[in-house]
Amino acid sequence: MGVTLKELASTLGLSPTTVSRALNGYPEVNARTRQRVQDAARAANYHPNIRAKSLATGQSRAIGHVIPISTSHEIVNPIFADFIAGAGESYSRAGYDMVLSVVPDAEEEAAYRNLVARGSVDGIMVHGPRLQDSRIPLLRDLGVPFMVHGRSSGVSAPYSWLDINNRRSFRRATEFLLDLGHTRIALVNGLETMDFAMRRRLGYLDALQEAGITPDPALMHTAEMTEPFGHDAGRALLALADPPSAFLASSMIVAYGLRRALTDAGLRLGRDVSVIVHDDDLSYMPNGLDVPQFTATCSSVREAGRKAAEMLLALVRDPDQPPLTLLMETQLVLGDSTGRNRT
Amino acid sequence: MGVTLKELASTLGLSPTTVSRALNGYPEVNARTRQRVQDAARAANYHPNIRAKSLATGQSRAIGHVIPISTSHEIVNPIFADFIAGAGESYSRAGYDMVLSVVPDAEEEAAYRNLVARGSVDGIMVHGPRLQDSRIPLLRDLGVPFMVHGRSSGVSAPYSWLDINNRRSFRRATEFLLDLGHTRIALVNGLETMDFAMRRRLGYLDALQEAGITPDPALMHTAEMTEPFGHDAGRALLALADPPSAFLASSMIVAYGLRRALTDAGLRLGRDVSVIVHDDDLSYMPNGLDVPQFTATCSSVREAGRKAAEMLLALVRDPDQPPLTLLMETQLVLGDSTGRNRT
DNA sequence: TTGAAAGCGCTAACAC
DNA sequence: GTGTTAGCGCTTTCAA
Repeated sequence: MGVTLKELASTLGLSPTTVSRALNGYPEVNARTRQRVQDAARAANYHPNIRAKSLATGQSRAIGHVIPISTSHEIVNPIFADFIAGAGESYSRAGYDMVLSVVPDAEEEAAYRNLVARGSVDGIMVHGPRLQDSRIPLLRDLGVPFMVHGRSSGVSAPYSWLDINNRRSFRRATEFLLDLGHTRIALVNGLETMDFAMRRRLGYLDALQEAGITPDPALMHTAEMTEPFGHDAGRALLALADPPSAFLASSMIVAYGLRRALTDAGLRLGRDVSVIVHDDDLSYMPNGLDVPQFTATCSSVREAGRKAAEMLLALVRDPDQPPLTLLMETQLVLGDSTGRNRT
Repeated sequence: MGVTLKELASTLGLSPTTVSRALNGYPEVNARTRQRVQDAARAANYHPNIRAKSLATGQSRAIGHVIPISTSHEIVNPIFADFIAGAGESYSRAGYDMVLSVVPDAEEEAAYRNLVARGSVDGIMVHGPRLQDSRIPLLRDLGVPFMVHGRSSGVSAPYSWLDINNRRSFRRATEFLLDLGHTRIALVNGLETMDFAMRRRLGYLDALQEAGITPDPALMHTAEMTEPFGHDAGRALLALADPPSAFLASSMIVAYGLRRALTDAGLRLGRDVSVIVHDDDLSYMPNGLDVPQFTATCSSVREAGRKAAEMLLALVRDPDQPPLTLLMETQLVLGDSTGRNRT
């Protein structure tokens, strides 16, 4: 623990009040006094004790992120990590701390209640919304500013969110494949209890419907997004009597597995079959498929994290404003092994 | 903000002190009084304000994790996420918060200083140690309990760490390949500015040396661990006049790329070439390579996170004890597409 | 422009 | 066993 305000004040022969005011930019301080105080603070390596400050102001200057982990699988969604990295940047720029609560799904509600009741945070970011997510009404009841990364279909009352336009992204991707002449298009999707996956399927169905194609349930696979899942789905799809000629993959890692199934079957991407990958982060894309021709829709999760954090901070500063929302569009990328073009 | 101690006390007709004592398990409280207090607390949904508590006790009951991000690439090492998930479990079990500081490499030192000076945390976890990592002496100077996930070669004074036995893991894997009769063994390693990657190379070299084989620099590739890197390295290695017959991959994602290069070249894993993968997390392994025969060394990062957090908490509770260290051994897994056996 | 005093919600001597 | 008092480090009236 370093030097305190009081010590700093007595060193300077000033009152704690004046020092506080000088340091916090209150206008009524003599310019020379302020300068003197600032210099002394720097020299003494003074940092205000954040908890004392919080206690006095009633604000914690911290934002809570609760990330649910299932006990069934050990892997944390890498998307969380990138999003949190982006959010963290915004927080530290604004002088806020980020407190992370990692909890088993079962204890999630208690985690939110705790965070709020103990006054640990001024606002909360909600991750991985499911359909009709119960956390949204809960947080509203608790009266704490919050922001959802994604959306929850079935929640009617307005709330603040930032989402990627998953539906549009998958609609466009499907349309693209339809334009290439494909009629049997497979969807290798994430877990459809998650809101984002459900929206992706809707986008896919939108495009099919518009083209007058009846969706075939056999062409739609859904599971947690892993390489093995991509592979298994690919195999199963190729084993169909009437296999698809085009594939839509819900993440890069799934696409890796899918590609394996396709190439193992002797198919060449971009010639025998077409593949479009969607990934939430552009960074996963470069040369990712490394074939003469592939297509991808993507966005930057880190950027999303930054933006979402800024919106949440705005909410924290003025809790009475109406909900903030932002729908981010994805980019459609046409890539080859040497570089890529965007459309 | 909920009900306060004072309010709760006056409701009960007791002094705040008694209520505090009852709730915090002090022995000198009448059993019936305690019961009454506990019931009332539950009924009123009382949660102590953590900042007031911290201020009064001088402890923050929070642990800081600083995760460095480079501005050059957007992807956060997924290992961080799994480790943090494990650590988070231990913290919440112990009633501690986790504060995450995501900072660009350049500002890392300032981040540590801030965390300590502002009294935000009681202890710090250091991620991704590099060779001769300067953070270790810094934290020692700051006098804050800390724990390193990994080790830093070249730091002589003792410090607390938890690490996976990377050297032994890669040594065993190499020996295994040597036993199979391979003499040209490629190493597709992570960035060797990172301590773990350097140790992995040492293990590889250990085994070669013991077998009397002169290491060939052309067989050692090092870069950030991505699928494209695995692919590029694989291609380059196969293009050699005297290509390797066995490969050691430093992570599952690298192995995916490597496998692609190998199969594209018409080689069959487990027959024409042997591949061993090391990954820090077992979870990434199941069916991961999905070939008739492959080998993997792995550990559980989540479990490492749990353990490391517990060790750090022990350090926080008794800062005067000698440094705590733990070297976790990896498991050698022989896998096939249907299941796996461990040795 | 500066200072004195009270208080944020809790804990911890020290009395009773 | 329980209460009184002071204080953690800061902000914020209010007065000067």
